[in-house]
Amino acid sequence: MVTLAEVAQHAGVSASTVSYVLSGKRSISAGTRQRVEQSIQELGYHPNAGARALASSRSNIIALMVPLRTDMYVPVMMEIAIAVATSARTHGYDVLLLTGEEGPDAVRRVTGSGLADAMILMDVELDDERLPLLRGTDQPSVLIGLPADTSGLTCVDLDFGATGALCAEHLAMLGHRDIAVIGEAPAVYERHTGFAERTLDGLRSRSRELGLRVLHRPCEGGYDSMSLTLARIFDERPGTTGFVVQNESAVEPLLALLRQQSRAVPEDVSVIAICPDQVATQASVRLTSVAIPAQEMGRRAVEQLIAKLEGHGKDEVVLLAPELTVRASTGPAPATS
Amino acid sequence: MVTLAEVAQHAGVSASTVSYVLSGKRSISAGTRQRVEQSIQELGYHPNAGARALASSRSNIIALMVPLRTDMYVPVMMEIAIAVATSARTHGYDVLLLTGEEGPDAVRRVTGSGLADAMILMDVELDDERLPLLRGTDQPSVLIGLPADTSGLTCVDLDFGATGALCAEHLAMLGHRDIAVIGEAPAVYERHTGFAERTLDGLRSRSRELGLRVLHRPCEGGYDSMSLTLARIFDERPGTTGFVVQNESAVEPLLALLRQQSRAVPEDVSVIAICPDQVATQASVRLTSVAIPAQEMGRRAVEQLIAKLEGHGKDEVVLLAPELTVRASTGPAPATS
DNA sequence: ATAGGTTGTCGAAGCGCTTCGACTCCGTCG
DNA sequence: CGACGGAGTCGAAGCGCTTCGACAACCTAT
Repeated sequence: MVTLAEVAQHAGVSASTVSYVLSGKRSISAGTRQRVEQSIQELGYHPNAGARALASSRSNIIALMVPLRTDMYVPVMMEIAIAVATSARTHGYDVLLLTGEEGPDAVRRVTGSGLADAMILMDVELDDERLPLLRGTDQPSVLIGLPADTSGLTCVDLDFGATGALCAEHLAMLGHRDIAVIGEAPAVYERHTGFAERTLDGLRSRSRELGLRVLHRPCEGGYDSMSLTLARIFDERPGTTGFVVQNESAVEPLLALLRQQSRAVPEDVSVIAICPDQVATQASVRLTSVAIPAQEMGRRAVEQLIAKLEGHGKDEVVLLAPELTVRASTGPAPATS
Repeated sequence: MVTLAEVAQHAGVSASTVSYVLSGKRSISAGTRQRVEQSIQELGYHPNAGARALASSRSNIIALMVPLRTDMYVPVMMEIAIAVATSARTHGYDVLLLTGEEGPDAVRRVTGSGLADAMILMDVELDDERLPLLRGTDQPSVLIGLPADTSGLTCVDLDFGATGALCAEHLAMLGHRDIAVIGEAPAVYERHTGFAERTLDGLRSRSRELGLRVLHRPCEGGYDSMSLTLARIFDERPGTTGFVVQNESAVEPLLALLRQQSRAVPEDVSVIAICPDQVATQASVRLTSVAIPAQEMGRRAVEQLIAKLEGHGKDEVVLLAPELTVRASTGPAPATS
């Protein structure tokens, strides 16, 4: 293993000079810089991470806490994780992957040991038990998701309230009067992850303004569950012509069941999905959808974090504006019989 | 920040004693140990990761390199990643998330800087450019996936050859004669990730023995692509009654198209999927499938790695035996007309 | 010409931990 | 009863890096 000292010797300068060449924290003459860089190349020098962390008390590592559950939004999580890792690298940081399993202890461990300089938390619950810890430490952190009380925290998330409203507007504009929301699994609501409720709230209040009637039904996803849910919806509101689906694993079942019941999409019923674009475009009907901008969320979270690490960067809530893309699954409401 | 020295002072012992209590590398009297542990508790001490890494030249971090592509097998990747993180923790290691983006440079960076003690690579190509580097370093590594030349490497993977054979056997046993393989996207074959070829080889050679006729068609996934592929298959081999699908995003389209063409599953055609159990059980027909044991793969990879880090642990290829679960999508071949 | 700045470089002091050798204290064995 | 060895503890020497103050050399302004 090549050390700083060896590079220094090889270049005929002192160790501190090499360090300053690397960090750029003091001015170095062009000649010296070149000689040092040459030596670094020739010797294949890589600074030792541990030593660096010890001396500078900065690890250049960001911790990312992902939920342990692999039952929900998996592609979205993955995409966020990868976006986080990728953009962290462009800022010179590496990413440490923590699973939710350890819970608050992980936060303690990481902040206490200086393993990471900052952290990003995903899958935040409305009243997350990790929040007090975050507030109590001076280690910067960013949440992806929105807890009930955001004071003193920085959060990045899709504006799910606006998303719900957007769906309502689109369906209202097309003349639909009775719409149904196929929600996430009941467990998601019980866990109070928030985003599902926020979507619903936004959708409901905009619907009220627009005169839409809304029926909300959580749904586990999968065919059997969807079948049951759909039956109950048409039972209660036979005139339902618009669907908003916020559960990836219910999308395809819904389309199949509608087909089976000879309800044409979009002639008889319209469907809007809240899902990643990839899902919307790969479905059996190209779906009108509000995209979940996973990449952007990851990137923004990192940017916020870096800003905090660099000193400028305030606690703020960044809500990404939803965008509705019209594809082939929504159309004018059928003429009322 | 609490340091070792402060703990030592608080407990009335020397710093080295505290260190030995923590590491257990020398015997400590019960009384002293207790006093030290008490002090650690009271002061809320967490050893500094950087200092520890510097002094011991071990970071207790495992690097995990995931592919950058988010287009394929995402849930599987995620599940593996989480399994890796979780089991690494049980062995006292944390996981550093690297994306494939940096390529071989990431390997150099990590091994050179001592950021991680070992690494796990996913999505290994047959002739991966990172392999020479791995062979040339003494840092332990494990691959998830199988390159062409495994000499000097440790690999963990599902035995895709046996998987293919298993599919052939099951369909042959049910009396099918003409089967089609819906493969991964052409890009996967071009990239030579290997697993797709291995499946096909295993399936073909067993089919030869059993007298099955096999037609293989890569498929992008999605409805349009699947529709085209299916049409061509029935065109060329109208008597096809068995399908083996190795492309998650082709499963649902295939089922929908078969339904649309009034070919009943499993009465007219049988379908076997090679996919995670979750996909198999959530599909519109409960699918007979060979599971991709993501969790197990992650766990085994970590175990191999830990073994190497602890000194015992040889280069070996661990192939997990495939298991076929019969569900509702396969049945006896229809009587020949 | 002299005081005052710049600019570029160096030496040395740590950062918090691990680990090696040394030392003390006892119990044990010949 | 003295030599011996194990158990338990300590001191000190680093691990490889950053960073601070010092200093020489040079360049302006007065």
